[in-house]
Amino acid sequence: MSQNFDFYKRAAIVCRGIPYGKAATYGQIALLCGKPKNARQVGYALNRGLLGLDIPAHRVVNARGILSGAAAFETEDMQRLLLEGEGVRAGWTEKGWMVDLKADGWHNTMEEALRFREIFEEQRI
DNA sequence: GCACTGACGCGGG
DNA sequence: TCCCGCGCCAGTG
Repeated sequence: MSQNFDFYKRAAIVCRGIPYGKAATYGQIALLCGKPKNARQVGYALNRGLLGLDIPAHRVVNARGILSGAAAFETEDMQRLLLEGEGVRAGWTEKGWMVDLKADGWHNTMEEALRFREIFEEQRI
């Protein structure tokens, strides 16, 4: 628990860095945190609200762009409505609501990744 | 310590 | 391209 505490602090910082109108994936966030295999922990953290309430959790989807659904949102389509409110187009599929990561995904630059590394270093987390 | 769980991801078919 | 199976790992009981 105490060992991954830094991971969650990092995840909170990364999530707050997701640009308005863009969607990020769990794996992408885990990668930026320095633990590429911890995608599930990102989902766990968001589900339990461990990253704080000022986190744009609606901007986080899975690797295929599928929205997580109900889980931690008031209503089923809350996540979709929030995304559409930011201009992110979502379409219905058999698996659920999906966004086009090619068009609205958060495509990290190397500079962004390094910037997060610096922040973690500065804050010793 | 053991078994099971889950807002997940990837590689093979 | 779509599915399915397997791997992953912190939490939980």
